[in-house]
Amino acid sequence: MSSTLTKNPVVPGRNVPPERPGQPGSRRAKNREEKTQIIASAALELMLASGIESVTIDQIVKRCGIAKGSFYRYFKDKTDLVEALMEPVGELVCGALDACITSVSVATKKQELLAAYVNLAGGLSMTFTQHPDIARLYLQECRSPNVGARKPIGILADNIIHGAISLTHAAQEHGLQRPVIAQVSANAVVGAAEKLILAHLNGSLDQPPDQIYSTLITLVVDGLRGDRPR
Amino acid sequence: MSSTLTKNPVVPGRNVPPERPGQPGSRRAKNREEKTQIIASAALELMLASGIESVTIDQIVKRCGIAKGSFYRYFKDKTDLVEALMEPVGELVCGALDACITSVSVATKKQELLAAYVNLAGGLSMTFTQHPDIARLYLQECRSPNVGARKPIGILADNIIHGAISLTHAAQEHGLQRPVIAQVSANAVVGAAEKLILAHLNGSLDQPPDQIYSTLITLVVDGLRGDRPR
Amino acid sequence: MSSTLTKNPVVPGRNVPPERPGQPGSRRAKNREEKTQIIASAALELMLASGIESVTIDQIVKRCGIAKGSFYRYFKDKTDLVEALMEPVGELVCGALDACITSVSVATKKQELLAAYVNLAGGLSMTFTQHPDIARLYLQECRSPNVGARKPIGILADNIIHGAISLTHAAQEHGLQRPVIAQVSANAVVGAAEKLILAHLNGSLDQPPDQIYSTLITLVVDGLRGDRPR
Amino acid sequence: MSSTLTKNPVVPGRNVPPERPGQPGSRRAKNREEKTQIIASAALELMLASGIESVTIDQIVKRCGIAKGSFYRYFKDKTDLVEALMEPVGELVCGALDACITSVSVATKKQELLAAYVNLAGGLSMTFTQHPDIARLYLQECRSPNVGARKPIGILADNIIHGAISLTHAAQEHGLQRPVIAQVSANAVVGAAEKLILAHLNGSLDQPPDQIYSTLITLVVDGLRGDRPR
DNA sequence: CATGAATGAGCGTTCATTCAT
DNA sequence: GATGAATGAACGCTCATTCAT
Repeated sequence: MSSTLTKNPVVPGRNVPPERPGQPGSRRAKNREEKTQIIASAALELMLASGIESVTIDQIVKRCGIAKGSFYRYFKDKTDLVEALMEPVGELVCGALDACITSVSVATKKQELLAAYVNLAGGLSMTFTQHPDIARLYLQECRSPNVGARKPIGILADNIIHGAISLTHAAQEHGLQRPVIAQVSANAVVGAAEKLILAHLNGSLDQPPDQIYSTLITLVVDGLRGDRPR
Repeated sequence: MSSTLTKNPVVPGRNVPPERPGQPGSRRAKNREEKTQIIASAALELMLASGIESVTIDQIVKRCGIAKGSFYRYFKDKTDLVEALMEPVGELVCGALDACITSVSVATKKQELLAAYVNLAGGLSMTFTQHPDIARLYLQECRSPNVGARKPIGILADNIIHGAISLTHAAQEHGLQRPVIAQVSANAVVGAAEKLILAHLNGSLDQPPDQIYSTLITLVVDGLRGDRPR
Repeated sequence: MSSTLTKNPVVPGRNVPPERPGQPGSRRAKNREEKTQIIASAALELMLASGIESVTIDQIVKRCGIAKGSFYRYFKDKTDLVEALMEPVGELVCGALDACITSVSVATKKQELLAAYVNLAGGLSMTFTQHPDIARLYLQECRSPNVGARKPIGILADNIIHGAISLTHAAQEHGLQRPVIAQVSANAVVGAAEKLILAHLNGSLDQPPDQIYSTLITLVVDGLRGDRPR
Repeated sequence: MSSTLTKNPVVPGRNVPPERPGQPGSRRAKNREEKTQIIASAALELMLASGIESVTIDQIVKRCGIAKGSFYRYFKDKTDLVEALMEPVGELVCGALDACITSVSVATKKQELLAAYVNLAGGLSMTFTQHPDIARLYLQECRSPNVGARKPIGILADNIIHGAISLTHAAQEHGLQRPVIAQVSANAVVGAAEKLILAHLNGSLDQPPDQIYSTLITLVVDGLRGDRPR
């Protein structure tokens, strides 16, 4: 089974107000890229603290010391900014899910299943380690309604849950998982993982990350495993 | 181990603007109660659709056909309204958690553990069945930062996760559960349950509720169970 | 010279919403009078603390424990209430001025002039002693523009300054006072007296009232210069 | 009465909301200064007509033809605006008082005392001539309770009365003034002066300013009594 | 008579967005 | 490209006033 998650880029062509960059790679384009990053990370901090909706453009520009009008040179509006924030993480996550689905769909033994899950966990873990704040933002906001600036979050969330369901179906098709309803178990696993990661990123879990992930896998796999004997 | 969750009501005596009710049971008091409900449920619908933060008082009063000023006769502000919405569910959930903690802390066999969990699931299930929209609102908003009108949600969320951790500790103290880190497994279970319930309430799970719950329990218990042979 | 100050009652016929009282002297009328007083004095305290304009009907009714609607049974609006507050003091002050004008206009010696002034001071002093809060309210508000609820204050203020000017004219006509411009000296004396009385009522003067008044008279009559052989 | 607003910058070093200026002297800074003046003088006229409290931001912006939001680029709120209005007059008045206190404290003859008073009167007179509307505003509002937007007025009023009391003490220490209670005579003189100036500014005194001031000084120094051989 | 629910205009303030400089 | 002034709709909230009970 193949997935198209990464071929549906979370954020299609974000080229913002009147086609800014000159030559790609030019000095101009580079400056532009840096400024974009500065604004984005200022916004990210604020959004983590008070939520996407309630952060204002004023707060963002104040925090990174630019003029209000300048914001709109780099982002069309707050939604556009959130899109830009989510883009890299979205691609990584969807990619990892894709790869896992592929592995599972060709797996024939339970060790392979386990390995695929471990790989997935590893990929996600790396993503969250590299982009912890964006991960937190996603996890904080992904449940709220899909309106306004939160729209890009909702798109990613949909991608994730659909990927997880595909994954479960793939596992079941190969008899590698207890035949519970795929939607149910997929939601359960995603929910568990999300909550754990969020708690970890929030610092409310006093455990080293690898231990958290291994515990999670133990819980997921032992809970899902169809055949019993240890 | 005993809990005090229910003794710390999420929202202590909510008596709104200048001491509203007259004689309890009077015509006035009754009308007041009804109107409060009308406003609250209009607000609830709107908040489910667009999130607590972005619903305005204007939208609420327009939806229930009252004047703007009237809103403030019934609720001090939006936070007060959310508090009022959450109160009953908060008490039921904390009560169910409490009862489960108590059962587990006196349990000596794994059947008793299972029964306690089943009871908890039943209690929560009933709560969510009786107050599906409030449950959805909670689940949609409980992860976002604890600011403004969302504050009451955060309080309930804290109560819940602390209850779950207490529950895990109780189970472990009696050797009834695999000794994984309590915080981790508690978060995992809560996360799984939340996600499932939300998916169910959103209608994205095409399963009858009892099947969802039994699947969830199977996942949780088999995953947690320390000794294997069935 | 005769005055008509008291014949222009400060507050003409204040009979408020649809002709309340039954028989004058009846039980009803008496209750009504008492309640009116209760409301008025609650309002007075609030107005002294925060100014006439910024006191709200809500604050008044809350402070005297009546329902909001009840206020309007006793007073048409805030202006009406201020009228009612000012009425008695207005009459006393205008009466004292009148009497002084009469005395001065028949005086032939400087002792008589002095006596008239002393009498006036005595009358005013008594008024302010009997109604200190109303006096304070008047003094606090009499300079601000004559709009809204402050209108009755402005009317009284006009009466007072016109009375003082008449008084000065009378004194000058009898050669009892240095022939400075009447308007100027009247304003000066009224200004001095007002400021002193207000300071006294505010408690920022640590002197017994009679001493204040005698000092004021000394100043008015003899000025500040110390080296004057009496 | 038409307003003759000060052409002097209302507040030289007042740097309102988020650090406005730019380069001092730049075009921007200049425009900003002008606009500040326009808003301030519109507000001043309105406040003279209806009192500080009852003037609304809507009225102000409507009168000077700007959008409501623009007001807040120039003033934090109404209190800030009143502060800006009062600052220059406050400094001039306090300076004149200061200088007079100094003069009196080194005076040894009654001519010097008189000269110091004449100087003070001159300084104040000039201030009021240059800023007649602000003076009027101060005089209209300085007695009302010190709440909300009126706070800056109260601060100035305190400075003035304390200055006047210091002045009286200084005069008495040098035996230059009849030893009446300082607080009493200071209040009396301030009260007289305030009332006269206000009457003058209101146009209710048909006298040229210098005559008013000389009359006031005569009254203050020599009192009303006419039959005094000099 | 007393009550307090209802109203809706209006308040001070904030905001995303545009645009001349 | 960067700036910050300008806008005006919209927000949360308050208020004087009316009126059915």
